Order: sequence, then C-alpha cells, then structure tokens
Amino acid sequence: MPADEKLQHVLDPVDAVAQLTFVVDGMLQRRCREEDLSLIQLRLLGILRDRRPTMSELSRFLELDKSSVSGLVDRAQRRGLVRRVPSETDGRVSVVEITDEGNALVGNASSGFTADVQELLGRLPATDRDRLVVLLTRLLAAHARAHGVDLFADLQQ
Amino acid sequence: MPADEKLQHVLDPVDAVAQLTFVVDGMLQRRCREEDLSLIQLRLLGILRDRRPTMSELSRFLELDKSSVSGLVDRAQRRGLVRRVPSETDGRVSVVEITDEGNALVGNASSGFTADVQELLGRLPATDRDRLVVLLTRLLAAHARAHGVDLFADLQQ
DNA sequence: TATTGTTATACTCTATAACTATA
DNA sequence: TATAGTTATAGAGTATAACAATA
Repeated sequence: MPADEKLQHVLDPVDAVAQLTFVVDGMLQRRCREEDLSLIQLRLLGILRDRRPTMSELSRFLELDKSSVSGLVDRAQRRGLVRRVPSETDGRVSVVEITDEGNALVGNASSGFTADVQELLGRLPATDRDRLVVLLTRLLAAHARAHGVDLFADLQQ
Repeated sequence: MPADEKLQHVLDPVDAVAQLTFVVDGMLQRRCREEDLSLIQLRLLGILRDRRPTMSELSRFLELDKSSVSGLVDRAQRRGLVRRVPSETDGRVSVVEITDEGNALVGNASSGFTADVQELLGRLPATDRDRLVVLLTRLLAAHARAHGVDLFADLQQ
C-alpha cells in the first residue's frame, strides 16, 4: 500500500506486552549464556552483589526450598563464584559471599543486558521513549499499589 | 509529603522494562503452575494449537536439540497431552498432534494469562493504556525491523 | 550418504523426606 | 524442641554423541 495511505497498525494490548516480555527475556538469556550462567545462577549472584545472606535468607529471596539452595550454592562454589563463611554468632548458620570472579560474571551479564535494553529503547525517538517510560512507571506503580506495595518505598524520607 | 507537592517519580528506563518483564513473567509462571505445566511444555502445546509439526520442525521452533524434543514429547505424551502420528509419506518422520486434554490445559493457561495482563493494563486510565500500547507497538516494530523482520507480515496482502 | 528420530549419558535445577548439628 | 543446613532420592529439562531406520 502507498505510504500516504499507511495505517498505523496497533498490536493487541496483551500481545504487545507478551511480545515485549519475550524479547527482553531473550536478551537476558543470551547474556546469561555468554557467561555460562543459568538464570537462577545469575539471580543468585545478583542478590549477593549487595548482601551477605544466610542460606535460609537465600531460600526466601529466591523462593526455593533450602535443599535447592544447597545445590545451587554448591555448584556456584565449585566454580569459584561464591563462598560459604560460617557465622561467628550461630554455629548452625552459613553466610554466603560472592567472589571477585562471581562479581565479574554478574557485572558482565548485567551490563550487557542493560546495553541490550538501552539499544532497544534507543530505537524509539526520544519523545516516544520518555513517554513510554512514564507510562510504564505508572503501570508498575499501579500494579504495586494494587498488591499493597509502594514502588518508590526506597525514596521516602 | 503533601499531595500537592508530589513529584511524579519516573523509573530508570532499563529498570522499568526489566520490572515489567519480571511481573509478566511471573504471571505466566503462575498460570503454568496452575495447570502443572512447565514453561517449555506450555510453549510446546502453544505451537501445537495451530500446527502439526514434525519432531525436526519442533526442534527449530523451540530452538532445542532434537534429543531434547524427544524427551519433551515423551513426557507430554505420557501425560496424554500430545500424540505422535507416523507420517504416511516418509517412514522416518513423526508428526506431533495435541490431544483434547492438551488443548484444554493450554487454553486454560493462556486465557488465564490474558486475563492477568488485561487486569494489569486495566489499572491504567484508558487514554494512558492506549498510548502505552501504541508506543509498545512502535518499539516492537522498530526492534523487528532492526532484525530484518516485519512485525505485521501476517497482515500484508 | 544424508536425514529423521531415539537412546545412552551427564549435568543443572527442583522438591520431598530424612538426617545432623546447633540453639 | 525448634531451627539451619546437608544429603538421599526422584524427576524434568537440556546437550552431546552414538545409533537405527529410512530416503
């Protein structure tokens, strides 16, 4: 059809959201594969970037059974990505720390992912992009509110 | 802070996209769990909804090794969700079909997921929602174009 | 010979249940 | 007794390599 007759097609709303999720998910998976990490190993390292949780805490953060976390940490430790440190105050407890190597992998994967999403958003004109981010923020804030959470809880005084 | 001083916070663009992906992904996972399906089993059944592919074709669609597809289809068949039908024109080939039970599961999961996303989008005022979908469409179209694909290839005459 | 599909094997990821050690 | 964590076991999902059957 001629350009001046071109209708701007609009995706079905659910398809639009689902497709975006699919695309972004693929980006994350590709960045994981580059570092030879599974998604769950990346999540583990991501948590350890700014925390030194116990195994139980990891179990809650990752919503996995404690036995699953044992195996997860075993494999990460075998690769030298994390280490277990015995708690000094409670003889039952192990604290999990990330190693320099683990930090390098999670850093690579997440900066790669950030670059992917920036490249994606960079395909829109700046005004569209800004409007999109505002609308996404409103959407996520409304979703969070509906679940009794404040999206900006961090920023409150 | 008082309402009339309220600044509208805007998420970091990458965070906004990542968080949306996380939320939508969670919805899909929950709907899978309700039907006792893994994500990959749901994808398998989703493909079979409107196709009768061979094992090789499934391997390409799912981007899995043919041996992985063998196992996947084995387990789905054991549950009565799919069946293998020998090709009549090529003795090496198996065609995979979905059963009524498989169709019911994938129908439930995808209509539940659709409802989830509609509920999510329904939290925005209609004008915001419409603008968001337009912007997502533009974003996905630009992404597709950058990868040599036409998002609306189906609709062309 | 090439293609289609399965099987053998190995590894990750996950859960349940049983266990050990510490509190 | 209760809690923190590991181990034993079982099953899904994935890949590589070797194989059988058909083209």
